[in-house]
Amino acid sequence: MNSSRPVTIKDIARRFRCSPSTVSRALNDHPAINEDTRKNIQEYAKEVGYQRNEVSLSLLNKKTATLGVVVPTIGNYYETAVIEGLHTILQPLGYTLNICVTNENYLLEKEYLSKLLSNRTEGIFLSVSQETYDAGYYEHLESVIQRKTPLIFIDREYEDFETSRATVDDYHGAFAAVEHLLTIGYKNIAHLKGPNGLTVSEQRFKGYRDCLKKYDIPIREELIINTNFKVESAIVPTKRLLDLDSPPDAIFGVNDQVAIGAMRVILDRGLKIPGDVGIVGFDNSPISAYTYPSLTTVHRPGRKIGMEASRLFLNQLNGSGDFVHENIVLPTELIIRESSLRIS
Amino acid sequence: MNSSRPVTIKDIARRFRCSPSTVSRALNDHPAINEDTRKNIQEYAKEVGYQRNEVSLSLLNKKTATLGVVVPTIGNYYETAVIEGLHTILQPLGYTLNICVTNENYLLEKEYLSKLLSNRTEGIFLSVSQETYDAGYYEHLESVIQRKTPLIFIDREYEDFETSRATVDDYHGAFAAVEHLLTIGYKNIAHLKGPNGLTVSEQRFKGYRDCLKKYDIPIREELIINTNFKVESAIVPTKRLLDLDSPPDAIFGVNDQVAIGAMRVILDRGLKIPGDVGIVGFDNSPISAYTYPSLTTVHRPGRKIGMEASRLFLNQLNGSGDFVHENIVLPTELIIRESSLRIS
DNA sequence: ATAATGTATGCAAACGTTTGAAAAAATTTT
DNA sequence: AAAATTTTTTCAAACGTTTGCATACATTAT
Repeated sequence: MNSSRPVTIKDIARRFRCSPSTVSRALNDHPAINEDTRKNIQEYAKEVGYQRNEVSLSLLNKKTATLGVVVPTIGNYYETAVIEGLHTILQPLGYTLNICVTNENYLLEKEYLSKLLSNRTEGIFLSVSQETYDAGYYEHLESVIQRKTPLIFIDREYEDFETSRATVDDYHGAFAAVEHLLTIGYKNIAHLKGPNGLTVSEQRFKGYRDCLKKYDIPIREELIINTNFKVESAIVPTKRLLDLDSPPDAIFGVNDQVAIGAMRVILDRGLKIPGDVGIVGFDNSPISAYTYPSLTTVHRPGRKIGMEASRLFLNQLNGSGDFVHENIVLPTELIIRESSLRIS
Repeated sequence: MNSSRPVTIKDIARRFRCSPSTVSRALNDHPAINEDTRKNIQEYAKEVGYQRNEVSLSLLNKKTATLGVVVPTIGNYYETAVIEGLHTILQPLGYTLNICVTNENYLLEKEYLSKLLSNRTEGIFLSVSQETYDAGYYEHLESVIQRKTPLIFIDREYEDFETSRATVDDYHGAFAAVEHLLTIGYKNIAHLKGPNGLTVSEQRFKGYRDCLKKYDIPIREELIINTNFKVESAIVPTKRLLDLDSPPDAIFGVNDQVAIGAMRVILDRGLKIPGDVGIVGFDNSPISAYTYPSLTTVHRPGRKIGMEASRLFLNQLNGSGDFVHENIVLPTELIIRESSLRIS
């Protein structure tokens, strides 16, 4: 046998020949307890390493002080920043964050949600997986809604689903990025797009497209290629772009990773950045300031998103009557660095 | 009021004018239950969205199927890889991972451990925080030991503390990195060291030092400068190195981040990599293959560490009699790329 | 001494579920 | 029709803790 049974309140009661209630009260500094009794019990409890069984308390109080954070991945800077933001607000309030990584997998997401509900999690922060989004599934959310567990969407949202959301203004971020390239003098701007269907991908793509429209630049389909957000996934697409008869003179990457991948390919071809090709990324990940050349990017306030999402949760928790659905959209900020500064 | 009371087994029992036991058995497909009863109850349960309260079960069975993962940060590729590895093995076994980020803070680490124990977590994976390590604290681990909760150390270890560990062979990884630089022809190798006191920092430093010794190269104190693992923290130290009367012709960074920071400073000075200065990092983070020039680095098998740590946990769990303490040390692999290939 | 007060402790129920043993109901065998 | 057997259901306890109410004891005022 392995684990020794933890000391319980009953054990202590037996030792002092008193009732569990007395022990409980003594440990919680209840006023109606004799000073000596209290001291003795507390001392003994400390000595034997008594630790209150929170599971039983959860059952009794129907409170678990646990929140679920369901995200597709934690591999990127952004997600960890969001988690940090959630943590900053919620940890001091006594909440434990249960972080679940779905790997963009619908079934896993479903299982996690079900598990979180079974464990009586008091709130769920959800960034839906790609599979979920692609397929338009939402049945697995029904039970969350039915149970009236506060549900906060982070970034990836369902178009027609009534819940609170904290998202970044990807559209205007992308718009600003492309506009920046245009005003610097770049004319043929390609876009390394994110996976189809995801809000972040589509919003950034829309920003790209609308900006070109605004400046009366025709959209060339061959300049828009998909990636999966990862560095490697930018390699082949970028080569394809450079091999075009009329290659782009600038690339807007859906995130810093693909932008960095693109830069690598471009430099390998002996082209100059930003001289021959201008590059802009998205995220403002720590590394982006130290690549060579440093990367112009769009700052995405992950920490703030986490903090705002926490606020939304707390609002819903305290919200009297029906749910209050809020939709927070945080602005981005264009960070101009070397990769887009063509010195003419 | 907000959350509607979840449906319980008692509610269903009342509805069918039977006892809770019958409902429980019906839901669990117990053989001694009438087929019709079973079907009716299961249907109704589904209809009203019944979900078993796992909290009560945890209390009853003294099993929570929850494991704690306590790490200083999740900002780097490596940690997320470890978590992925743990996840790969443990999720299919029904375990939920409770990921706790200490931000290198002792107090937070202590609080998390205490909370995990209170919540009757069945095992803890711990990478101790820098503060904890610096101060040599270990009292907060006593209660974990006392409770005989399986405790697995990840990477950062206490020298004299009897538990299972899964670590990477930092020493030989560093040794190989430096040896590689030496055999290529670099003579003055600097080291951007990690924070003092941490096992990873010290082991890599030792590898660096011992390799120089082996090749009879005197250690120059001024070539060893501390960083905190982050890109930014490499900037000033690298400048300092380059400003020396006799600057190094190669730099071994404690991780990829600082190596990338160093590269940036070097390139800014108009020096060539690897021509003037050779660079080696540590981690083999995804980005390291796509920097310009690409970074020679030491592969650190994070995923494997997570999987091995899971195995250690499972061993301890099934271990008959006393604890089985195992010490797994995984080998690293030198990944040679452009940043160290001096073409003479 | 008795009543009135104050202080300290115990009882029992509750949270939601499972499970061995007992009881009840239905079926089969004599 | 009674007995034996099988099938189905209920009872009660357990997990660890808290808390309103009752009770016991000690102290003070009458």
